[in-house]
Amino acid sequence: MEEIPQDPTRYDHNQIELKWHERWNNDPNLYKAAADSTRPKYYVLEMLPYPSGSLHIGHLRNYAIGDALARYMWMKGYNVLHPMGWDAFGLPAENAAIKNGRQPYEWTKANIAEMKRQHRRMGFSYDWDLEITTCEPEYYRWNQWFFLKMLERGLAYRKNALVNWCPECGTVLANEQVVDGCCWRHETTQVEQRSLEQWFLKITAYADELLRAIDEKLEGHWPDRVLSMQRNWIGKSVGSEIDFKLENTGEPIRVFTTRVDTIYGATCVILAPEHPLTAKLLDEAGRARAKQMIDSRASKGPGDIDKDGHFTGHYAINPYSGEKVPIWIGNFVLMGYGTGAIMAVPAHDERDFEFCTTYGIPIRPVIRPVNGALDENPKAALTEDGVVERSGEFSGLPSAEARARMNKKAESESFGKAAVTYRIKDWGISRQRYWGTPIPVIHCPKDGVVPVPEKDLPVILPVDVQLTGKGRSPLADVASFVNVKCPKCGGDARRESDTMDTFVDSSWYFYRYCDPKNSQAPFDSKKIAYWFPIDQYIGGVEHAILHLIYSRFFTKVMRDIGVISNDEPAARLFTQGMVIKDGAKMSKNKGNVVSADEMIDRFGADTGRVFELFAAPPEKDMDWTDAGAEGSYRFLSRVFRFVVRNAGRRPEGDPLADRRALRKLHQTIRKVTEDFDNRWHFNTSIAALMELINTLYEEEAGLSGGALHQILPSLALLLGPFAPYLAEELWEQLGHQGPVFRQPWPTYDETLAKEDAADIVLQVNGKVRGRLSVPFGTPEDQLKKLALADPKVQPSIEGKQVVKVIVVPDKLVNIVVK
RNA sequence: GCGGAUAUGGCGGAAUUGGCAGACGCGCUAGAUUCAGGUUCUAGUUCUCGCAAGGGAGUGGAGGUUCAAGUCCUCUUAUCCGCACCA
Repeated sequence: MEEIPQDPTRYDHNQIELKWHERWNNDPNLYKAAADSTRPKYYVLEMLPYPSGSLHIGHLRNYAIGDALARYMWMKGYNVLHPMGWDAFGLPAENAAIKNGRQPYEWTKANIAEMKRQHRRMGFSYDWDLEITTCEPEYYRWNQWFFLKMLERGLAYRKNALVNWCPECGTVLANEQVVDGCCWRHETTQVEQRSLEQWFLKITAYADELLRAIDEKLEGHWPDRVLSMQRNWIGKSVGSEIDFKLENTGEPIRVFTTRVDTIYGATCVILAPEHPLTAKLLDEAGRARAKQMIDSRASKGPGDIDKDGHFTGHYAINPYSGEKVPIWIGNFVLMGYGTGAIMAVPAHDERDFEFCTTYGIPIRPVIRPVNGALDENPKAALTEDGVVERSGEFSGLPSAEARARMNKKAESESFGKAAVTYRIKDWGISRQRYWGTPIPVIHCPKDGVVPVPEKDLPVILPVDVQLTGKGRSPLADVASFVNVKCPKCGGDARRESDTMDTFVDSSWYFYRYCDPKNSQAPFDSKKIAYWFPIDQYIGGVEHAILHLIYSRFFTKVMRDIGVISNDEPAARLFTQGMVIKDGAKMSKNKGNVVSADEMIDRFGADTGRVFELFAAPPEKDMDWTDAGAEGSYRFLSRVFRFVVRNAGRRPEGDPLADRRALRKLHQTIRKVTEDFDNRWHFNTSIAALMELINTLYEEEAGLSGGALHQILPSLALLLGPFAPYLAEELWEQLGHQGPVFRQPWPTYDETLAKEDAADIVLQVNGKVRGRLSVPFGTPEDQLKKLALADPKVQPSIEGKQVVKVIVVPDKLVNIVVK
């Protein structure tokens, strides 16, 4: 197509952006952090993407926020580290491979190339020399290395366990990947429970520290909702474990309770249907009932299960009272929490109350309110602490005191102890799939599980593998991979064919950015000591419990291994809101995706960035609308035209117009600076820039060359973090050299930013009746006099008694009348 | 049920410290520019009574504190998110 000559004052985003894109691309050192710098460091990081194929505008928000911050911090004089990489292992590659007959490696690399092109086209300020790709052996060998270190320390272990199985994925899922009983990737596919030999990482060993550090290190620096989700997920409860004894054999049945003070009110013991003891206690009919409970629980979503119970015909002895109570099984008792067995105290627990009422089990109150009597016939459970009654030697004690003494007794008589239970469970990392990090162990018939020696790392994932998507790892059928010699005895052995959960890859990737090409170690610890913790981590809230808890765990393990010295990966976390289009989150399924390319062609990268930052504060969801994006385009056009047509203006002008324009400029610098430093409300920063340009349009005719000489370069610099292409173009057109983001951030002058006169609001009984323009610092009694005499105020106070006059200097006078 | 958040014009949002509610943008209305459409520029745009000047109401709802409340307190409703029979 013939090139149409453009009006030189038209903002041609394509021409400007392609010109600078070209220049920036040819400068590989543009965004490089200084190796050893005297300047303070700043590590800004956006969560690394999964290379799904191509970027859409929903992805861009995360990067636009991080990029604005990185550029601002550069301008503020920091040594900035701003890297990007690819979370490249995972199921979609494998599924795409099966569907299209392409190898996952090839598919993934092609996607990365495409998305990287889009990233560069957006002009994000990454140092691509630090790029990491988790599916490359140079990266995943260190996954394997960390795994071996954990194995040495007993933090990685293998056990046969009931695990979550997604029939659609054909693999095991971590607890964190099960959402409402369904697979996180297949929202309508019920997760099944299967019993398999699996590798686990012992995150529970760090449960307490993970929880404590939330209060001690993260509170106030990470979003509340993320911390609250993590607290919930770790789910600490402090209580007691107590053995009831089976009536005939004396075999202990251990229960967990947070309310041992109510134990004299226990009227039965209830086992989870999966509890190992049920096989022994139940007859055939009972076992069928247990199985039925398990199955019906699996087929229903959470929360809507009716309580179901079955008497085993057996009894247990309460170790405190010596009382004999029936043993039931109940569908609401969870095998995975506590000990899988509870004592039911219907008088003081709502669930037990419901269960025992249904099955006619006695209800025995043993707690009275501190200032009340024991309710003999409770209509509902009294769940608050109170005073313990009818409890032998403990009667009359407050609940807390009773718990302490009861624990002591249990311990001294060896039938129980104080205990803490966590909801979080160890992290199951085995996946029966191909496209992931091979787990570096060998199964030897003689020596059992033998770790691959460190010198043999990496265990390379073979390419060109026949993929089936069936329920076992395709690697199991690759003879050259699985058939190995045992490192210990040299005999024939079999390599582990499961691969690691991809969340292992992303649990420590941000460390690797600091030293991505190191072939001797995961990284040089000295470099980590300089850069860590991450000063600002930015990503979606959907990672609140998966990635963000795993990576905290990894950091603590790495610290204990001795390779790093920080306790937490990120000093500050920011979770941006989603991009909404037509009322829904942008996704391929909904068909409301706007591709980054399409957006750039139409509006330009700068407009896209500005609009995503302007439409809502960054932590809130934002609506993408084309009309809104056009508004941002208009704003950038106005800036462009103003700068271009005023760049070479005459010296003379109207001093008053200059004064007004310069005042607005300094107010704008102050506003934008404060937004960056305090609260990141870039929507108001951009609104301030729009106000500035509106003022400049109003004053344009009167502005002197001298004033413009100050205003125009500042305007280009202020625009730098939000619209880097346009800023760079204007900077050059104004005759300046060097990248905008390497220039010092403009400073503001409070005197210049100050208004000429104070605008005093005059109120009568809190209602605005007039206003007054007076010099700043006008004394209170003067203001009072002026206000009372004001012609706008007069009618409202005439004939009334002035009770009081409130004066807020330089701001307001409120006259109270009767 | 527990935990976290949110509620302001036709729409997205602003009001950072209790002090002029509605900045900025979208949309809309009018006018100018343009052959026309688009673009651009100018003016207007919370609701309501009024020709106007001007008045009244107004930040999910109900109370309260205060000279003054979107902002603080109590209660309440709705929506969103997370967890959910966690003993």
